[in-house]
Amino acid sequence: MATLKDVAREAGLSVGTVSRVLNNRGYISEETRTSVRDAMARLHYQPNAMARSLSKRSSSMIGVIVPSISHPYFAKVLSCLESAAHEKNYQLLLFCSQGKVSREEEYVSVCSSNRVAGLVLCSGTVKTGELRDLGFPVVTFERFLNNADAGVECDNYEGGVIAARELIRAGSRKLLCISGAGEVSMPADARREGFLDVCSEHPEIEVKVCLCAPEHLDDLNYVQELRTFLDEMPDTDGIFAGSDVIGMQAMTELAKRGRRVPEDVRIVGYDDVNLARMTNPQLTTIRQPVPEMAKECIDIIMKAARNESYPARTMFHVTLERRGTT
Amino acid sequence: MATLKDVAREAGLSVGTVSRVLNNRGYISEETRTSVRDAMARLHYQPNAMARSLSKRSSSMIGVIVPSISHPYFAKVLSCLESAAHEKNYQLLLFCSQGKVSREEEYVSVCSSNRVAGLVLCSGTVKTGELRDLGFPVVTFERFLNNADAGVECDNYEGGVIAARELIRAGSRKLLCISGAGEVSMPADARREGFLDVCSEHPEIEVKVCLCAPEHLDDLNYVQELRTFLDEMPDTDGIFAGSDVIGMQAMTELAKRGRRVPEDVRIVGYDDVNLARMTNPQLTTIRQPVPEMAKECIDIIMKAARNESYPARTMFHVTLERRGTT
DNA sequence: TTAAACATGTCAATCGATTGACAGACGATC
DNA sequence: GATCGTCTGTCAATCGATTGACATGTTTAA
Repeated sequence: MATLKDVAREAGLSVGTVSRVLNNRGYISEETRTSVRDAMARLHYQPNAMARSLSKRSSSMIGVIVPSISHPYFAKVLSCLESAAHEKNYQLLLFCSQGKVSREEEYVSVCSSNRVAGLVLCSGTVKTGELRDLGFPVVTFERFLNNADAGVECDNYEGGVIAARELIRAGSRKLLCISGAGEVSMPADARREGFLDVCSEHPEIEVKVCLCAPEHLDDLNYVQELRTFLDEMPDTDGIFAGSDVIGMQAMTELAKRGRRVPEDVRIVGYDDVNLARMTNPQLTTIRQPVPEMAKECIDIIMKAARNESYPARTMFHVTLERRGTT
Repeated sequence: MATLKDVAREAGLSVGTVSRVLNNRGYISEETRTSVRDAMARLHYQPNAMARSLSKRSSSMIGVIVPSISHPYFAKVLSCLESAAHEKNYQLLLFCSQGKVSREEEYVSVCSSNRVAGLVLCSGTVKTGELRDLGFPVVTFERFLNNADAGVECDNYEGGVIAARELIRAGSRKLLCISGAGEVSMPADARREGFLDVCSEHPEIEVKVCLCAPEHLDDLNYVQELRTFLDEMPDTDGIFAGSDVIGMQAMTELAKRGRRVPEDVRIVGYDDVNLARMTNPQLTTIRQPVPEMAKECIDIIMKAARNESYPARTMFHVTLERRGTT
């Protein structure tokens, strides 16, 4: 592999000058600029990112920890983060915690070792040890932790409120509120709260809260639990699903029971993943502005890198995507 | 951030000794070993991976280029790769090419800059320039390129054969063979070939080949095209879908047309992603041993790192997952 | 004419860890 | 008493790029 020195020799210039071209510092004539570029091309020169990071004391990598990659919501988040990072010439270092705290801690260490520019944490309960003073900012995605540097969230309470209103508007009276796994703890809590608050304003509404065990991160199979829930309230006519994946499986299970959607039962999902448009009828769902959220995460990390101040907590609105199930 | 020097000072030892502990070289007494560990713990020492990579001339990162992250098949691949890499203490550097050759080339450069230990290429047509002599092995996933160092594949021809036999076994006579996007070019070609070869052995079988445009990588919406295909052969009674995503949308579209699955139409998907179990009925599909394939990729990269020889081409069998649609 | 802006070179330190050469010290063994 | 094997230390080079200080030119512009 060619080094800076080789390029300098090839171009008949000094390392200093070549470095100036590479980093756009000081005075450089257009002429030498091109001759440096030519030399780099001839030698297939690729600057050694390790050496650069070492001397700059920070890399162009951003760590991302998700609980699961196969879950369409996190796949979507990853996709948006990659796209936002790429625009700023940053790369993603990907980690999958499978919801295990020990893994999260390990991955935080690895990020620290690699001197990432920042860490986006899509996983993790409040437990994860001390997240400050790591030398890089930790931004939580869709959750807020006191021990992190910043949080980018959606108004989950609002999401619950919108979902409840939509189901009631569509004529549902016996509601099932199903909280999923994967979006463990806090986000789901706020959604449920918003949902229940609206319900309590309507005395005629009956609600039942169902919690899924957090073990479905990879196989995403909620069928067993959904059966139990539906058995417990067989005449439900409105379901608020914690994710589109759950919503979709609820549709399948309802079809098996001969209950029609949306005539007999209305459903509101969450996340608006691709999946939600593939069902028949298409799933009504609550959408988060994931691309904007991802961009915000990257922005925060870049601001921190430039030593600028950044918001400690950013909250986005969610919107209702009304489709065929309500 | 504490450095090796700091640890040495804290432990009252020399850098040489501390480095010996870290890298398990030479003679070290159990006593100093623990005192070094203690010192590291006290200082929250995290070895600088950049410095290490620089002097070792190789990092513990593995580049991965996929065309899309939201596509459940690639999400699954990523998930398995992450898991296999983690076992060996390697990290993934994630790139999403969106099927664009220019992006692929750019990403290969970035990997080269970062002196990755290897690159797993899940994306890319044969076009991608020269992939050898980059200083690290390039392993293609589910495709074979002459200009890469190794390929880990599935027997796609076999997949096509199995799918055809299954549809015929289930009583289908007018077949639709739909090749998807995302799994562009070669993999899909071989599948189709196997499928058609079996069909040509049965003179009573009618087949129609349909190609989807490769623009659905992110939204995964094949509905428009599926409608066209189904209009062209409205009485089809057997569909071989290029992916479960397509298979699932075909089910939805068939339901709208009042055609029952599997009574009127049989469907065989491909990939066996989580999705395939969420439909009603569950989708019969061709499964690839993705976890094993991912492990093999990582193995190859590790062998290359140790300068051992590795297989240039590894082929796995696919298996039929017979479920409700056949 | 003279001071500035422009353009490049030299040199050396630095980032943090790795590695090898070499030198002592201690204890055990023959 | 000589010879190993074990344990640690010192020292310096190296990986490849960055950066700053400083010198030396050449153009421009006032």
